Formats: sequence, C-alpha cells, structure tokens
Amino acid sequence: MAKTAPEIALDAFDLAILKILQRDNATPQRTIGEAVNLSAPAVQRRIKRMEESGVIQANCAIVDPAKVGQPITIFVEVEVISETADLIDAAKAEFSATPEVQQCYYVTGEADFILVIVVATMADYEALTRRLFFGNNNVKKFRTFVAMDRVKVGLTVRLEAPGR
Amino acid sequence: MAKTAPEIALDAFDLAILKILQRDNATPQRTIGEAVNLSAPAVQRRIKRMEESGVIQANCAIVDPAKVGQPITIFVEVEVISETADLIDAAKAEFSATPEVQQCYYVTGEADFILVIVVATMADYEALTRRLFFGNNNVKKFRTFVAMDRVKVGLTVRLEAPGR
DNA sequence: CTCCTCACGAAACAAACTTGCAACTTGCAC
DNA sequence: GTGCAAGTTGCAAGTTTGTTTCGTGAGGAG
Repeated sequence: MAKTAPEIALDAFDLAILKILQRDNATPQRTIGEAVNLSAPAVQRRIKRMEESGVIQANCAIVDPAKVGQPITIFVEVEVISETADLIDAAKAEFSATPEVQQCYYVTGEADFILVIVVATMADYEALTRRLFFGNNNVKKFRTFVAMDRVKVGLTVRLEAPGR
Repeated sequence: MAKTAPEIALDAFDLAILKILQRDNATPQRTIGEAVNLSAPAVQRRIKRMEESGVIQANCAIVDPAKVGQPITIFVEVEVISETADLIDAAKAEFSATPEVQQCYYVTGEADFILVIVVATMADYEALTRRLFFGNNNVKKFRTFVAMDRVKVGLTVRLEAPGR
C-alpha cells in the first residue's frame, strides 16, 4: 500500500551518479562508470536501487513551453478564507488536477498556496482565474506575477560533496 | 553561438510522443510507436528532430530533494531598489549561479524576482539570505514562504489535443 | 578461524537504438 | 491532368547499449 520507501543510504558514488543523471539521463552507463570509476553493472545496480527507493522519482523529457504554444508562465499566491483540513485538501486536489498548473505548493506566510501556471494566452489565464479562484468560495484573494524571463528553470537538487 | 532554433512545426504525432516522454523518457521507442501508430524509426527521427530544435530541452532524472538531505523548499519574492539593466543582469547571474536556487523568474507585479530555493536546514537558508539578500545593496526587501507540502511538482507542460 | 553476506568486475546475452534503402504520399509547377 | 521534387514512412541489417549470470574478494558475526 504505502510506497516502498526503504530509506536507502547514499554514498559518494551514488551522489556522483545522481549528479550526472540529473543533467542528462541518456548518458550511457559505461560513460558514467568511467566518470565515477565504477563498472557499468555497478552503475546499473545503483541506479535501479535509487529508482526503487524513490531517490530518483522519475525520468522525463523537459519540454520548452514556448515551443509548444504555451509561452506564458505565471505565479499566483492564493490566500484562502478557511483553513480546515477538508477545504485545504479539496483545494490541493483541484489544483493538482488542473493541467495548466505546473507546480503547486502549500506554504506558510502571507499566502497559503503558491501556484506556477503555464498558459498560451492571457485570455486563457483569465478564464482559469474565473474557474479556479472566482469560482471557489474559499479563495479570499490572489496575487498574480507574470514571468518576463525564466532565468533559471529546473528541478535540479544540490548534491553535497562526497566528504560529509 | 546562438542556439539552433529552427522553429519546427509539430503535428499530432509529435504531441502524442511528447506527452509520453514528458512522463517517462525511458519508454522504448517501439512501445511509443505502438501507442501512436508509428514505426520505431519514425518515432526516433521525430524525437531527434525535437531535441535538435529545442522543443525537448533536456532529458533528466528527477531527484527527490528530501531523499538527498534537502527537505526544505522555500519561495522568496525579491524586490530590488534599482531596475537598471546591468543591475538586473547581475542579479540574474548571481541567482543562477547559486546551486540552492532551483528556479528563478524575473516577474512583473509587486515583486521583481521569484526564487525557489531548496536547502537542508533553516540555518542554511538563513546563511543564504545573508549572502544573497542582505549582502546585496540592491535588494530592497524579500518575503519568504516556506513550503509545508509540495502538492504538485514538475515541469510538465500541457499539450493540447491533436484536433487543432 | 570459518561461515555468511554483500558489492564489485568480467563476460555472455538480450534488447534497444541507429542507419541505409526503396516505396509512398504531398505539394507544386507545367 | 501530368510529372517532378521534397519529405516521410516502413523494413531490415549493423551497432551500441543495457541486463543478467557467474566468480572473486572484502568485511562482520558466530
């Protein structure tokens, strides 16, 4: 039921492998092996273990939104009226199910949710606000930030040096 | 120098392929071919074309930050004092070069930059604020939002249905 | 000291990717 | 309507890559 989470321990080899895969997971295992001084099978076993343990969550292609007709990235801070558990869960579910919502975080501070939204046109965004925010009685207010420049985009995680 | 951007046109096949790769780029081309009714070589050629044209920006492994000792995700809205081109560029460069900064956007609205930061401890974040914000004379103020729940995380882009 | 467990490396095996070629479809000029 | 040129497809062979198996050696417990 619960997803297998064996809480694996990672050594310097694993981190070095992750560092490479995080940048390009099409790198041949043999090449990785040469880079980290390990044989290809050893690399293969470690990758498999990290995938099974959830350290590697997914292997996916990163698509340029602008090249597929979705050039607008928007941040939204959402403030809700009532923070009861079921209302928050309902909001999480709705945001998660919306394909235009690329990322959704439940946060502390002056807002309750922060959304990253990718759309084709401002009209699309306007329609989305009607549905997600104005159509939701529990949304008190929301603030919009339109991205002019995607300076740095990725999900790359910092991997500390082996000596730890 | 300039990145090759042949501005390719995508048809329904390309979108269907992208949709699969966006979720799992380790899917065999043969399997993709069966799903979209194309032969494996045809799929391969389309993927290659999309990679060369920049539609597919990268192929990478998604690492769970919590599993590698970086359990804290933080949003920061940064407001600067002066918005001259060189100062903005300097800020972009500094944010980009900081490994803890996972994402950085230059935005319109009540803030100028929005950052997504991933760190191991709040002490690390505190040290980072000293360096990035208090140590930068051009930062007027910044607001911090700590993520309690990463409800939806990804860089998946919505791909409209073939009929277009 | 012996046994057990575990991780690594080398080689064989299986699978996937890549390339060349001929045939088909599409668009356009004549 | 006819013929040409460009692009795309599918098939098949060749090559690279990923995967499994087996044997070896390094700790750790009894």
